[in-house]
Amino acid sequence: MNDRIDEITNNLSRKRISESTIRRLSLYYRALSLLEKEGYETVSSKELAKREKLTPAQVRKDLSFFGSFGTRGLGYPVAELRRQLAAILGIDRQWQVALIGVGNIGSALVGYKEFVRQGFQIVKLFDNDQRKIGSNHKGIVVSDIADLESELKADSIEMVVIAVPATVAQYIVDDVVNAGIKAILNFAPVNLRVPSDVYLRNENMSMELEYLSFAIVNQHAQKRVRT
Amino acid sequence: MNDRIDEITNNLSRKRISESTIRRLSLYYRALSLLEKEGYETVSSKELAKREKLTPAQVRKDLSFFGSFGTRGLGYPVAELRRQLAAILGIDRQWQVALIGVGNIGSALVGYKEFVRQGFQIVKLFDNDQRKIGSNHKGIVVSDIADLESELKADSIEMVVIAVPATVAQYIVDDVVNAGIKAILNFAPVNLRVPSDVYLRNENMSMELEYLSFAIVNQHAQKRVRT
DNA sequence: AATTGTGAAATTGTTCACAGCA
DNA sequence: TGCTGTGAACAATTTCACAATT
Repeated sequence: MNDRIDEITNNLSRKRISESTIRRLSLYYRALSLLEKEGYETVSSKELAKREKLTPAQVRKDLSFFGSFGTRGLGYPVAELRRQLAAILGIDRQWQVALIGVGNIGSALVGYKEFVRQGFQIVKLFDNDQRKIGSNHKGIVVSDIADLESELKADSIEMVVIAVPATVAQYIVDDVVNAGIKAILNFAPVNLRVPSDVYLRNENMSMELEYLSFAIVNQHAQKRVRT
Repeated sequence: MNDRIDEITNNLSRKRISESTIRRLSLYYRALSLLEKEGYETVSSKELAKREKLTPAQVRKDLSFFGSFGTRGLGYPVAELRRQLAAILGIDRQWQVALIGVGNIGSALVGYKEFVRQGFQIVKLFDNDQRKIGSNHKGIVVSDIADLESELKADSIEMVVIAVPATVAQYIVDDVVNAGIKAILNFAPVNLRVPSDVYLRNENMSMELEYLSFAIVNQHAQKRVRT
């Protein structure tokens, strides 16, 4: 068992895993969860590829960065590979997440089941609106954003989701960084500055609509699915 | 003026524009909107790059696929380039969008100002829940999903956002396709099948959290911002 | 002097094709 | 026989570097 972990660690340090590979890992994980529910014991790279509109070679190459999970002639063991991918992605555990900005998008995310299913638990809410502070959203009392630093430190929060207006997002993210948070998911449509040891991802929902709009207007064969 | 359009059309048909280029176009557009508000008349590829964490060469190369918008020695005219990009992205007009699934995520999107700002107007809502049908969300009455086909055709809807549970998303998308819709943004965490003449984009919010989780667990220098 | 526009070079990512194994 | 794992070939994307232009 430890050999497997060592092997993965070795592969990771030797090779540079691309962003696209990691994103596809999420897709494999999703497909495997479904396959497991459907009762499959093994799955071939071909079938896995078909399920997420990728190529078999791509699937095998991606997985090979992390180890040899399959059996030649047979395919990959569904349940086992799902577990391995969960470990690689770090979702074989619970993550305590704080959400800042209980507006339109923010409130939707509080009740988002998919987050919970993947181990991301929103356990803390912040807002600067006096009418919202103290109110209860799905069992969580909204805290004052003024107490951000102390409260983030008190509960051992490791990830923060930012859902505040673009105009104030940079101030918020500065505070979040000062509180020692190293992983941030930003929904504000603005490019945020963070120190290089902080992981920042952006979720830009209008971007996808703009892509569709471009595709229609230019009648371009830009039909590749980005998930 | 028509020369410019012809030039763009020519470039588009000659060269294959990559998905990443189109996504960056959205970023340039965003940065230019801000620059315009800040009162800048011109901007260099260097400054534009800095604002979206890209390289100057990347900016120039991307823009060059669509035409020569800049002046050597001077840079790009902010307002003019913003307008050009809007035209290229197809957001120099209003898009009538229908949203299916008025749940958690769905309701949040109805009031999402950023969509409106980019010209995407949600004008129709659908749900299958009898308690929701007929109710009013931000001025829009929720229609019965059973009437999807006829209602989508009646109002000239061109884009559809799907925010229904993963388990039913494929049935919904089949109906949407039957109604003649060619552009779909899907929030359900499932890979949907659509005919090859339909543009489908997926918004997968847990994927970004999984990426953060991977980054933390593997202490990988995967800090590149994806917006 | 500054900055674009763009071929060419470098790098990164994907697919091929086949040896190796159950 | 069927299917993985992977180096090598290929393709796409990014960066370089410099001539052209204001």
